[in-house]
Amino acid sequence: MSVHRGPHAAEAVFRPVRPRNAFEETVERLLQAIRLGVVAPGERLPAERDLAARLAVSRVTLRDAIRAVADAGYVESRRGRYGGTFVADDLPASPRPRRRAPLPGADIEDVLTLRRVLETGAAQAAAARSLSPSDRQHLRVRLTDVAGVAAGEEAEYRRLDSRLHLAIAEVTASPSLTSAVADVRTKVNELLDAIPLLAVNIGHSNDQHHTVVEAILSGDAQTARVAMAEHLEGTEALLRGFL
Amino acid sequence: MSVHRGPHAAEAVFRPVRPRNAFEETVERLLQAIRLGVVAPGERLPAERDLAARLAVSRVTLRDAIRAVADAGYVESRRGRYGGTFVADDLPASPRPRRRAPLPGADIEDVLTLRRVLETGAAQAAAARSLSPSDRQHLRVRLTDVAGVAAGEEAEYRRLDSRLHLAIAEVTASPSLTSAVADVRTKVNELLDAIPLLAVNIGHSNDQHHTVVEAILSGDAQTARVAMAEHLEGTEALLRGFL
DNA sequence: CCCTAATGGGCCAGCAGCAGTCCTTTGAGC
DNA sequence: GCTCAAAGGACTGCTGCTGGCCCATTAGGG
Repeated sequence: MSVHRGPHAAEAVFRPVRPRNAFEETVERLLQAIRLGVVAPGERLPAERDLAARLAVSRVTLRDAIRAVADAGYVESRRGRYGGTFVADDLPASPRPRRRAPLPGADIEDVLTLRRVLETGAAQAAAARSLSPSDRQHLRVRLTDVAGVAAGEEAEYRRLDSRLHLAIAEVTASPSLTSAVADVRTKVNELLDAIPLLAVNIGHSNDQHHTVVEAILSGDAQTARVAMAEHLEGTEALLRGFL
Repeated sequence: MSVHRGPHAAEAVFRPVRPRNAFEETVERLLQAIRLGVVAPGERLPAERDLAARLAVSRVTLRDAIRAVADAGYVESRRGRYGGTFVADDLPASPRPRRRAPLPGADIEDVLTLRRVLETGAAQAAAARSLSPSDRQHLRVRLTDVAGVAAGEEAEYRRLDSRLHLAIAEVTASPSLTSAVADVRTKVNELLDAIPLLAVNIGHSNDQHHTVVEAILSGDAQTARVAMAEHLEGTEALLRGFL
């Protein structure tokens, strides 16, 4: 049975344990936090001892990772009390498409399928819960944030858009669903970085965001799912254009 | 902001890198392959050198893991050409509920939420694709397998049930979705192992399986999703009974 | 009957990562 | 302006894991 035809259960279960080494994975996490807007420009990362404990990584490894990310211009460390590691106010641009890897189509479909499942599911699950006032507030704030981005600010839009989508996952109160959405979102962003810049229709996207959040806040699970599905189709079409 | 109120984005991104050590994760994978029916009783695991490469783990670590799993009675190794490591014909019973950990309700809801999203999404995605003949055949075989389990064979049923659900994920052609379903299924099975034995209504479950597979084969995505959702409610109610 | 290929079994040197400890810097508060 | 707590910076010895190599066992083919 070849790898591309027929079932893949063995591939799914016997996939690599620990895909990268600790240093590389730690770097990825830091970049993920910055790119998804979990820690905004100007904000401080958790203290090294705290963060190392959360990531279950030694402080040495974390510091190596922080140095790598600092060398790339994403963060800056300050010593002393009330010091810390702070996210740069203006982030480095993502590496432009080098076109070295021709973006295997199978991988794109894989990621898009997973994203559709996770994000439409998250929207539905969020709408099906009875949200706390702070959850509702959180959603509204993130919606407003992304709606306030000026046209042309692609990178900024990407970050706040991710942050809103992540917020939707958060209010499902399922940590593992939230983590899964964060991961798949990171992968989609990497794909988007690899294709030539094509301005997304931000206005249309914001309308869709509004519809999704409204449906979630009013507890309309079916509408939330469908609106999210429509919203995702934009990026899907964009990426499929580069198979 | 406390851990249980408000958003969890930081927790999602700053969760542990490499949650267990390589040995433990490898043991988990082997058990997962056996418990989910990816390698059936009597069948052979991939050769050590091959498997170590797939898992991206050293052969020493893999062998330690295999020994642990063999000591527990799940597999048996035979040397020589055409030898290998074979899954035991009759598997050890899962450890009975020791009730030491009182099954935190939040964790249960977390896993159930993720499962609902992934499995209903997988059913829908599977139905939305145009399946190859071998995919269709695969689904039918797995459906027949689980339908043929005699009443009372709880462990056997669990394994073949998992195998069918995994097959549905497989035919979405999304490896990462398949892996995610395998993982969440493993977690659900662990939860089920932790509660006292309650015979599931196997007949009813089989009817639901039939409905789901039929919908997938006929390309009816909406029905597939809804039928899967109804099917999952059985276990959900069961597990929620032990909060 | 022997050879060979494929498999599990075992050993060892080297390195990545860890836990622990101490040093250095810096700002708030008394 | 001194003190001290909280943060980053640095070193060190230990352990888990790796990668490479060789051995032992077994069945099939000539």
